[in-house]
Amino acid sequence: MKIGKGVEWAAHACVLLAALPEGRALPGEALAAFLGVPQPYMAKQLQALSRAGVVIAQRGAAGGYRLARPAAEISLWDVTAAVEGEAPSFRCAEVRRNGPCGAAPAECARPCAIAAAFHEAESGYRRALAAAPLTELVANITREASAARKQRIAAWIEQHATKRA
Amino acid sequence: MKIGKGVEWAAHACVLLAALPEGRALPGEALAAFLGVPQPYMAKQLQALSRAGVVIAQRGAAGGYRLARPAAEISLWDVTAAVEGEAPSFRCAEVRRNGPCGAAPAECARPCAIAAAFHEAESGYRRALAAAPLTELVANITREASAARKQRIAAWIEQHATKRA
DNA sequence: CCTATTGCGGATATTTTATATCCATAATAG
DNA sequence: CTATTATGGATATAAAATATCCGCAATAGG
Repeated sequence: MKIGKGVEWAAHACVLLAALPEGRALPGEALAAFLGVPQPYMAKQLQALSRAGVVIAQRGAAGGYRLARPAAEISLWDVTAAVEGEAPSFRCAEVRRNGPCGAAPAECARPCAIAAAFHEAESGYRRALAAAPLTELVANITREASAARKQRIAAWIEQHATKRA
Repeated sequence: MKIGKGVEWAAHACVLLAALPEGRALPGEALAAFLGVPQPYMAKQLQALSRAGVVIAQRGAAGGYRLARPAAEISLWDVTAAVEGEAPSFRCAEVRRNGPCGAAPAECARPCAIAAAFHEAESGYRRALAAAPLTELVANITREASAARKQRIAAWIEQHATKRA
């Protein structure tokens, strides 16, 4: 069971966007440069976030990305679902129907007990991620950062964030 | 985030082994035939279960696989860990150190807040799987099965299970 | 001891998914 | 009108999952 890098990047991108002052946006290129990740691939993740309604993309000069709603209302699950999709990680192949003693369709009305156990575990996983809003991440990250770094970040944002009309 | 088929197969295999009478074992070939899955690949999963100490493999004539301990003491997490390994699904690439505003090593003493949130969610996922013993799965599956199917399975086991010395 | 059976480990092939890039197009500010 | 910026599709490359094969080791039973 693996989670793609895109999720990590998207999460860091959203944390950065959460630190943007009101009325500003960040172009994808600047965002990728800030995180030190490949720009074209990062762009794909940003598109996914945009399609899922997590961020708002503004085209054209002085465009860029900003959060679609307050950071308190965006969770790690929102970001994960946007990038990786909402399909369950356990895909039941209905093994119980196979082989010489396979179950008849009538015996398969309910989901397979094995699949049910995995799905229940996963729904807990999702609830845990849904309970982690961007604000909490920002707070934790801010607490660890040195004053010097916070100042550098603020300066970088001031320099790269666009002002929208 | 995806879980391989091997986990599903291994889980079904363990449920079947849990139904074996005392002192009997099932050859890998029979097991794969029962589940209707490719034998050589199933063999790999059984090897993984064996190495992890979930099942005991007996070589040679009249050999085969049996559970290494009572079904009540084997959980879905044991099976999953055996097949997929115990590595966390979220692999932190330490993105926070990248780019023009990257964090200094001193600021990275604690794990990144994003990675921490994923790891916490995953540990809940594991606890949920660890709370699902084979006995529970067997009970749920038995409840759904028709009397006819249960009888066919018992007959099949009687015919294919080896008796060890 | 001999033979048939059965699991083990390594090597390898095949398919699918993740990762990464590029380009033509559309939208927008100034 | 021009420079900028996101979008969607197509495509290339790398990595992982899926699947198979084979020679070896272990074991039961004759």
